Amino acid sequence: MINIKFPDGSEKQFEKGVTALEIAKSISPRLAEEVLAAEVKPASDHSIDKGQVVDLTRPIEEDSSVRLLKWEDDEGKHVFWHSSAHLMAAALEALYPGAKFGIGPAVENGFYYDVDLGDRTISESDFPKIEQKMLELAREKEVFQRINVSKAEAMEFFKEKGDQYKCELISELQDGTITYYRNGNYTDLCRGPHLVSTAPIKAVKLTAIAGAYWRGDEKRGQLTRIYGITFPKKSMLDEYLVVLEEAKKRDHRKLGKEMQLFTFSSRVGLGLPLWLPRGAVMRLQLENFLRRKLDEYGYLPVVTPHIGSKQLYVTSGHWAKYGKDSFQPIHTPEEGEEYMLKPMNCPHHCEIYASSPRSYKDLPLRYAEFGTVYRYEQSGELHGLTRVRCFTQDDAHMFVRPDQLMDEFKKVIDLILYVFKVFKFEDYTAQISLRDKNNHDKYIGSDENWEKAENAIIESAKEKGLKTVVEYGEAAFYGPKLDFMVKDALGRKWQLGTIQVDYNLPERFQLEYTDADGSKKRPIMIHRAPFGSIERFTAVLLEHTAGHLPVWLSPEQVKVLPVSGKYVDYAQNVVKSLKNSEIRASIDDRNETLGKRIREISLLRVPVLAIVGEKEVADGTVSVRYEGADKGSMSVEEFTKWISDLQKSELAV
RNA sequence: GCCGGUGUAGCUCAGGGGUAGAGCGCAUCCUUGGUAAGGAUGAGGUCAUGAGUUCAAUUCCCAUCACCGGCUCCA
Repeated sequence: MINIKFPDGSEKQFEKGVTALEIAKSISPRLAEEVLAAEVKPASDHSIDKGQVVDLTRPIEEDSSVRLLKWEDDEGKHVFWHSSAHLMAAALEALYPGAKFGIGPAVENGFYYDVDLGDRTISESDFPKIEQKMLELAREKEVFQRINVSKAEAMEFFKEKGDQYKCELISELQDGTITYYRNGNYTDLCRGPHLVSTAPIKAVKLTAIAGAYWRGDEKRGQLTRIYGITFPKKSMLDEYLVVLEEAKKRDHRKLGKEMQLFTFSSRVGLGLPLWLPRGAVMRLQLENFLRRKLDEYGYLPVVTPHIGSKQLYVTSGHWAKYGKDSFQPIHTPEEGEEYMLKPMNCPHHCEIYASSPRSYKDLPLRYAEFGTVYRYEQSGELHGLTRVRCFTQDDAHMFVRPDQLMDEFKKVIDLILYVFKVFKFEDYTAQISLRDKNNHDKYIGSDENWEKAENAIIESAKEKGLKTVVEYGEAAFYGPKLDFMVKDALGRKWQLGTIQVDYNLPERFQLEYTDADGSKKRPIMIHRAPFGSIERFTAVLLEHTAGHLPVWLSPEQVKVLPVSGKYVDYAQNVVKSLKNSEIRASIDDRNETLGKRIREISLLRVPVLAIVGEKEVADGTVSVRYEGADKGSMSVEEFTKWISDLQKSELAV
């Protein structure tokens, strides 16, 4: 007998070799129907790691903790979708004999499989028949069989099938650890785990088709990646599709158009946003919001040119790293000078530091600039305001002594967390981006300095109690980063705030300060941007709020609506009075019905409406509408105060 | 840059080998209105661009460009 411990702390005895499915059955038949996989952690394993997710039919041989995973558990969904990927592969193999398969994992929302169909092509119009085939195979309730094979055997099998992708994967595996999973006629190299059978897969939707490089390497061939999602109930698929539709309505590109914030023109150029008046007003509010904070945190404003000599970037190392992939240097008509569009502000700020001798007493020095930069992003990578070729960073660089580094870094974390709090970005990921130690060529600087920089970040994040994830290979070429990632409406992650520790640029620019003992020392540089860029921040903010910006940030805060032409004069006086109190207000006296004007103004997301008619003129009041609800009437003075209180409460954290 | 898709009025979209439609918007007029669409009339299109097939192309084929979804990239 073995002892099985459950998440609620209870324990139960079972025969050695019992399966998780049998355990579930012993608890309740309903549970046995719903359970998808199990997380098993042997009692002998004292590590803090989670248990291993295994097939429900895998025998459990020793005392263990067992967590039964259902659809509601992320791991349960994961297994469900991974099995669905195999189901799709089975359908593809049936429909397109000879298809070769790359990899087919579960992802955040569903799964994909990379497939090589040879000369055949596939398009969205083929989806229905593949979905049909998948459902047909699912109804066969084919069991997922786990089969241990030797490396030679596996190699032989896939060689015969002509599947060079699987062969490549097998060649990298260790003999004795290789397993197949087989559902129906389809056999796949796979570690598992999987569902017991295809039976629970009741609803299938293929969602997208895309090209994907084999193993993510652009020098190797491209496979066709087919994305799909499946559910244990048809109604769940319908709900999911509704959620997707809703998410599309929050797309910042659509909102930007509706709210008249920004536009693009192919005549101006790809990825070059044009900020419309309303967008520009909003943007200024964002900048002012940060400026107030910068003063509080002791930053000094600087302004630098949009171009810089090529030599500047040779010095910084950016030319060697990105030169050939960036906007190419501008040549002057005579004198053979070469200038680059500024792709980042740091070198300019380094030169400001270098402009005068520095004492240890001067540090930390914090230079801040809303710096507009230009980067040549690949055309296929441009995306609304989230990925553009011209954007403005809310940039700053701190030059600090080694003993100030940690403290300064933590202050920046505070600032970023403050910003996120004001904008209610609660669901963010703090990502520690470190270098990939196996790829030395990607980075500049000594190992010693990298160590120091990486440790500073890890330590500060820990002290601040941030929940972090570590990603190797995501560092900038000159130093490690702490990146704050926030999701857009469709769940795509975007890096917003970023803090970077840099020992390299101070060295390249030979920056110095004179220490207390008279010796020359090298400062450490911190790069930071709480928004990341105003463009990307705006995009993500729009998607989070569905365009319902806080009043303090709205391009237009109040629209005054005279009920009819008779009250226009009064309405104009109201506008004048609001403007005197620095409230962004205007009148809508168009010859349209009140209902229609309210509708259109609401679609523009103007947050506050002040309606004036006979009654208001008589009483000297306005009738206030906010967030679609009637707030009653107030005197103009009360209204002004009401708005300023509202803004204060929005900015309070 | 690569794979797939899309491109018709200012916007959202329907249509289809015989040179084009709706709703919204816009203009003019009527209506002077009380919390998310009042009514009438009218203007507006080289059907993305360029080549090709055809008696005839906006429609079919090809290329280019832009946009959309991914991939690679992201200082």
